[in-house]
Amino acid sequence: MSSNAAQGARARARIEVTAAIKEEARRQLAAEGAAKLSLRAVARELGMVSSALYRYFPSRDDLLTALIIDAYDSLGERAEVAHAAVAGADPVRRWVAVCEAVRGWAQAHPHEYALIYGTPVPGYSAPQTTVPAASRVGLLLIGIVRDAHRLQVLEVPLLSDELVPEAVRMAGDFAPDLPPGAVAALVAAWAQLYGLVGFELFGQFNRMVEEREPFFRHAVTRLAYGVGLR
Amino acid sequence: MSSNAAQGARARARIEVTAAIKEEARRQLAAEGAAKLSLRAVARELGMVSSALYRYFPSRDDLLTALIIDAYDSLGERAEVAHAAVAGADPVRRWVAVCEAVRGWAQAHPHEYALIYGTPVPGYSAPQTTVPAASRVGLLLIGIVRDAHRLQVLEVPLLSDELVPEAVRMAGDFAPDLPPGAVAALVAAWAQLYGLVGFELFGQFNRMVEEREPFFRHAVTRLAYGVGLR
DNA sequence: TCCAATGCAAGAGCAGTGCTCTCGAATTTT
DNA sequence: AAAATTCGAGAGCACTGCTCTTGCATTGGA
Repeated sequence: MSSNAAQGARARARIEVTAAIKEEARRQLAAEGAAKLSLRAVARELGMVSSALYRYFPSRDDLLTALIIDAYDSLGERAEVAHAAVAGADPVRRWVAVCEAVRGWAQAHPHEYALIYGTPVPGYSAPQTTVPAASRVGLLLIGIVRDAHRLQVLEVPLLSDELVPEAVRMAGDFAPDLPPGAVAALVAAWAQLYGLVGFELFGQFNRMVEEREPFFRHAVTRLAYGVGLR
Repeated sequence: MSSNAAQGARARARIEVTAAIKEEARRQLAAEGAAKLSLRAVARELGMVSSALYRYFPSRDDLLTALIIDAYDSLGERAEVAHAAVAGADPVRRWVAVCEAVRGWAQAHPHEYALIYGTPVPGYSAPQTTVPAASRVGLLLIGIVRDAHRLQVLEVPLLSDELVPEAVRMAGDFAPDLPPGAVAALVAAWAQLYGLVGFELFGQFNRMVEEREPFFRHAVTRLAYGVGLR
């Protein structure tokens, strides 16, 4: 208990080692993908023995969980920064900016994107811990629609009869101030955005779409129209 | 070269063993997912030694490729059947039927769906062999739009200026008889459909969307409107 | 200040993986 | 009938995640 934060050198060492493990793991993840992320290889690269690593992460899945949360945060932050940069613009422009940020991040971190929006790790279900980080992009999109609604420039999408009760429930759950039609459209658009990003990233657009940026911009602009933004 | 098909008992045996391997592999795939599909476990279950399996599939990835093609075909056939069942209906109804078939198949075969539309196997790029099987659903959707266009009931979607050249190119590539705006919208809708299906399947809709069928039907109906169907 | 409790790295070991190679035996082909 | 091929079996290599034990270093309390 000499001077500053965190009791002792041991605690500090633990934090540093934990960070170093995540860093090296992220490097391997970016290089080879989640499937080939090996605890032993991480340990080897760090000059420690594999069993020592289990003092920091009780299993491979726990390491992955840590990386997943970091990935969500990294994506969320990038989207927030991009959104802030066009804060004054009209809703459609802001919507497109957020979507392009998501796509840009995915292109820059394909394996991390695959980790959070690709096939879930088998037998692994994301712990509740990931929820806040995972929600950041969604909250951004909700905010854009909310602003448009407040400014009375939202063209509330129509709702089919059979969906009314569910849309009302969804709106009540996480955006009580928005019209149910807009909330339902928003959730659908949210999923569709990741369909566009994922298809491009996973090669489904190969030999099909050449000019990716204009295509993506066009598609997400129409997505914005679909939720009632103008 | 005695009487019937396939020269000799050896060739016949090869076909049967190959089929048995795929069958058992598909069982394990359905039970545990692609990541846990083990050649040794397949061989063990079949009462053969693991090295023998390499006479039939030179690597694990080759086995996966075979399963991928089968999965595409299984999905494509289900979509085609569903489409044929509503052949006389209006374009939107036919579109929705195909989309619901895709979703239904995905629900019934989650791991196979993940195999073809989830994270690609690292270091693995789908061989050209998979293309025909993979195109079946897409061809179905193109056909619906084409019929609407022939009947003059297609409301051709608008195209942003910057996308015109690319849309023209895409149309020229695989649907020269359709207006570029419709083709661009179609490709986007195609990706968005899989975004909806994937999000539900991979748990992204958990604690968010409860009434999945109406929600999905509503979303894909709006997708149909988006490509100009009425 | 000394001492017991705890944290942690190292090593051996287990059960599993994909894949390769060699060796006989069975089956085709010549 | 002889030669060529196909194939199953077994051993083995290099790797994986994970567990358990051992001994040393740090820590916090008496």
